[in-house]
Amino acid sequence: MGVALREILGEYREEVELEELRGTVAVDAFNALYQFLTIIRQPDGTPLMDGEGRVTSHLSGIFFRNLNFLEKGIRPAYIFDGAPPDLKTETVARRRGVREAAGERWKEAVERGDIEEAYKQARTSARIDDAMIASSKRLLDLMGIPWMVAPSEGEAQAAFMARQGDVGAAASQDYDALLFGAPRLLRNLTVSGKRKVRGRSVTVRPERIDLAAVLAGLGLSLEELVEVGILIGTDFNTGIRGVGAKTALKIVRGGKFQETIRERAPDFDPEPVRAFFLNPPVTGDYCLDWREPDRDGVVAMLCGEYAFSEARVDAGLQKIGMKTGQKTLGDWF
DNA sequence: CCATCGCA
DNA sequence: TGCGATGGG
Repeated sequence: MGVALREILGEYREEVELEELRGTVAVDAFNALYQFLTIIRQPDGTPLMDGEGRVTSHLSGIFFRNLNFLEKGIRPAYIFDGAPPDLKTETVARRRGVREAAGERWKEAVERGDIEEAYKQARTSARIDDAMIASSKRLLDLMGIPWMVAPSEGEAQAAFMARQGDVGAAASQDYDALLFGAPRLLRNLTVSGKRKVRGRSVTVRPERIDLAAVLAGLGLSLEELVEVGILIGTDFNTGIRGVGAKTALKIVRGGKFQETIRERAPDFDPEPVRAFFLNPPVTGDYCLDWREPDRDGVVAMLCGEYAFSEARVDAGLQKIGMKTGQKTLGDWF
């Protein structure tokens, strides 16, 4: 779940309206799909499925959320993960274990009729499979939205594209993109509105974090912020037991990063992790090209293959001007 | 997640 | 007119 920097980044989170975000954004595709998949569910945790039992929650999320983006002048590009780095092997295995255990508990909860527990476990058990990734890419193509596969981590590639100035920001729920050097990070872009958190209803709004403001405010260089992350723990290392964001900040500010690692995790070599954040595998070989949606193609896919209602899909497409004589997508670009 | 509907 | 509940696939 990324790096736990929330504690020290709280004051740098600036709430923004979707309407202010006009422009381009590189979206961490895996992160977005995961959010759609965990959120778009029935009360007992069952995701949306077509008649053949294929999960369609992610398609619903991609379709409706992107229509809203386009309507508001936000041009998203989706960045999929490539092969995970070796450093992530442990994290990947641990997550799989957590998912599988939750899948069992989901079944059990449904059997006892414990709806609330079922929902919770269902969300934890959510897994993005190859079919979901393939159908997502196909829908993005039909919607005229560019996507690419990163050499390694999608967040690293998104951060690179933002650094290059090819997109205005990186979008992800995780703070890692900041450690990868994204000058601007947008959170809560693919989750919004009212959500239930532990029984309480909270309103989730998009927020923006400016890397320069973070570094200036904390008095750190990017390299030092990465050290803070390493001490807390990232997807690529376990972190020092008992060290949270605030302690890590103190350690790094005091120039005691190396010393702390030596004393408290003598067997851990932080250098590969540091190098991965500061110089991750990325590519400049991409072309961001937003096109008109292929209306018939979208309808054929969603309604023809996945049993979406044509009335709803049509209504959605008309919102972004797919009716003849109305303003078209091109008018925004 | 989103759109839609019923109700105050 | 705006909010909560509901169904979507």
